[in-house]
Amino acid sequence: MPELPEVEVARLSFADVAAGARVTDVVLGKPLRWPLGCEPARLVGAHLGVAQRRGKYLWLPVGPGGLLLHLGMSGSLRWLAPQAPPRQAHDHFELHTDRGVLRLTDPRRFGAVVWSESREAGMAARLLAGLGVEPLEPGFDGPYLHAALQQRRSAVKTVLLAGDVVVGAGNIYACEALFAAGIDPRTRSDRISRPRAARLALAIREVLARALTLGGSTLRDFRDAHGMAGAFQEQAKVYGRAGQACTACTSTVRRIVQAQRSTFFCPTCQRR
DNA sequence: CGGGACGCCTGTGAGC
DNA sequence: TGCTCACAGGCGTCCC
Repeated sequence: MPELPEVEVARLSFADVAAGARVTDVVLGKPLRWPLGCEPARLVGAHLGVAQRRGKYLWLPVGPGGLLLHLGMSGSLRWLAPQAPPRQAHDHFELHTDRGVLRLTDPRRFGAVVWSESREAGMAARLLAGLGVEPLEPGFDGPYLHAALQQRRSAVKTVLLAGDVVVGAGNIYACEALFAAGIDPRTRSDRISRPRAARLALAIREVLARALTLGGSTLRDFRDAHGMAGAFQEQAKVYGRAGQACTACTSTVRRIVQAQRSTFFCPTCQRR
């Protein structure tokens, strides 16, 4: 589910209230993608820092180390009052504090919560290594994207999804950004010209930024930490619209499969 | 080494 | 109504 906007929306909705809180208990449900990596009791008594985001990961400082969180395909985070409603079937991680409860709900359990000594060491460092640049930060621009795309030969959509050039754009926003830039998702990465790369970089930034202001996309179950749904999905131009009319021309939006993932695009508005 | 397929797990909606 | 199948917002790992 969650791509960069959803993860950032989640972060913003609990980071301030959680910072400084003292951990009183840790409650685990079914196993997530990886084991926690430490005794839950080790976290009790530690104070939380300000949650940070890197790509689709969140780093939550806890005492001397921290937790690296990922929402996978179906995860969502809620910040609940100290007297939280009882844990339900899909609630697999809870950090109880003196100020409230951070709860991860994740039906598919592709998500993760992993203890690490620091962001720069252990499991966190391993998982964060190799991530591409942050699309909403200054280092991401046309020249950077063009140079990076020149190094790759697979389809541009696949390169965007891989996350080692630029992080944060998952299936929805990769499709939407390519539509906004007028680029056929099957175009070989190294055949994207300089101006088109510049347009694509801008499109990625704009699509992600707009999704952020709309609170992300809620396709099925995404909610922010206060339980609010996002609204971006109502603005999607191609994602999930196969067989429907393009919003910009008379063509029909197509669905194809690239690297085991659905790709949606307009065969007229998007060119190789 | 780049690139693609696999598998992790559960839920939902479509079609029969 | 109930079953089966396709598909779902991600990504580390394995194999070619």
